[in-house]
Amino acid sequence: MCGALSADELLALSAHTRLVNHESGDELAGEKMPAESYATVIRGVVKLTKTLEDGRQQIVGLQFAPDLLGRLNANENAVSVEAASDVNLCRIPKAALERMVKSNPALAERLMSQTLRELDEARDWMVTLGRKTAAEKVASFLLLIATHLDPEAVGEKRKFDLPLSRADIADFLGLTIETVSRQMSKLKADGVISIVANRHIEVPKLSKLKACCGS
Amino acid sequence: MCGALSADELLALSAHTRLVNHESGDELAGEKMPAESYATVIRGVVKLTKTLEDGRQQIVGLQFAPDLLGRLNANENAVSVEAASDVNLCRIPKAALERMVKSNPALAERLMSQTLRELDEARDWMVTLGRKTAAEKVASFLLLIATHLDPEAVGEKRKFDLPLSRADIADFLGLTIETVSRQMSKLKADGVISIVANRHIEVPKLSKLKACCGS
DNA sequence: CGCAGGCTTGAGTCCATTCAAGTACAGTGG
DNA sequence: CCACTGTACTTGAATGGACTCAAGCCTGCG
Repeated sequence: MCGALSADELLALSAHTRLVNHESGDELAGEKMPAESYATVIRGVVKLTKTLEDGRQQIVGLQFAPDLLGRLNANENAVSVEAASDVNLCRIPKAALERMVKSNPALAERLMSQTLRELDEARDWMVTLGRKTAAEKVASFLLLIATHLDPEAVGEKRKFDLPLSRADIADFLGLTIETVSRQMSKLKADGVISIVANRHIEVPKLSKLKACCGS
Repeated sequence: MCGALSADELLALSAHTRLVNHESGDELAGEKMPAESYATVIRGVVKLTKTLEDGRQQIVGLQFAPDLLGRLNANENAVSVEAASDVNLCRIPKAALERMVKSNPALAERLMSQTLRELDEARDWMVTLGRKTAAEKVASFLLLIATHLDPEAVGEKRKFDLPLSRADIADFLGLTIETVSRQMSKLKADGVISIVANRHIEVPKLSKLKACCGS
């Protein structure tokens, strides 16, 4: 985001911001709670969730660095915001950011394009939630993480640590934790991935994983 | 959208726009096709769909009047756009709208808030797709239509015509057409709705329908 | 060592799907 | 007016994939 600011603006902004750390599981903002400030993700993964009355939960978005957290001009959160891993955030007071957006069209445009990207991701995910099988869902999730955590990687091989627990993956995919576990085991048995440790995954051939995604 | 424009701007705009009609089923723009123009919905319902290689389809958005169709500054459609009912559109050339957005911050802000609303709707729908039962999905869909088609209605009673076929409803909910039909029959048997004609639905008590939505 | 939390595996159940008829209705042509 | 046709929708029976419930397995930690 800061790429859209001049040196002067960056200086002015830095007077208001504050670096904060949170550990995995910390609730950063609650559903239907007042929105007090914005924040950019510096390191780690933040999950956006929605919960039904009876406790069923769905992750509706994941935010990686350098995404901005917080909905522009809203007074209330539509989602609950929670640290999925240990995270570093850079908090920005609500008024300060909104003032800057008003006076800086380039910044406004940058936020618009982040919002459009989030909308695209949400719609891609709707296809996964509505129309894919459990096996395809899990493969799609692994592919998403593989491409997000190391977008620059070349070749067919990938190694990464999952930033989410099995329970979070299940909430993301609209599955149960048991089904996620079974499908991971099946991908391993089929030679598509190796599970080095619970969280550490290796993908020998990315195209093979892609072939399991159904699209 | 036009509410953000001055009289002069409206006049300048009207030189470029063209009213067009399409009937139900017409494809307005294809997935991965170049985006040539924007359009606002004047009447009717437009569906945004995504399709997997093997033909499985998911509706990822519905647009009612007065939504703007077309993604700002994109050269390619991420979704396929199709008339779900007979529709009237007001087409605006790509360059003309983009020029106006640049020079009119109020218009840019209006588009930003439509995009944020679409994002909210997409996220609400992800919960429905991922975590609700078939019965809750169908009830949620009926509630969505009831509130969208007549947002001003007061009291507990609602009557409306479904703008979507059973097949479209199934694609929207991530279900099969048979399951949609069965759940509609069940809602009817439970006295939550009456099916006056295939498409014409009456809801005697909106709160009773809400209670079937799971949230 | 014992314990707790996260994860995996197994067995049985249930809900949505698949496959297959059957119904309702609008449009068409005799 | 009535048969004929096609489309949209409904209903039934059987199947299967994901869920539920229940154990069991690792691994880190006190």
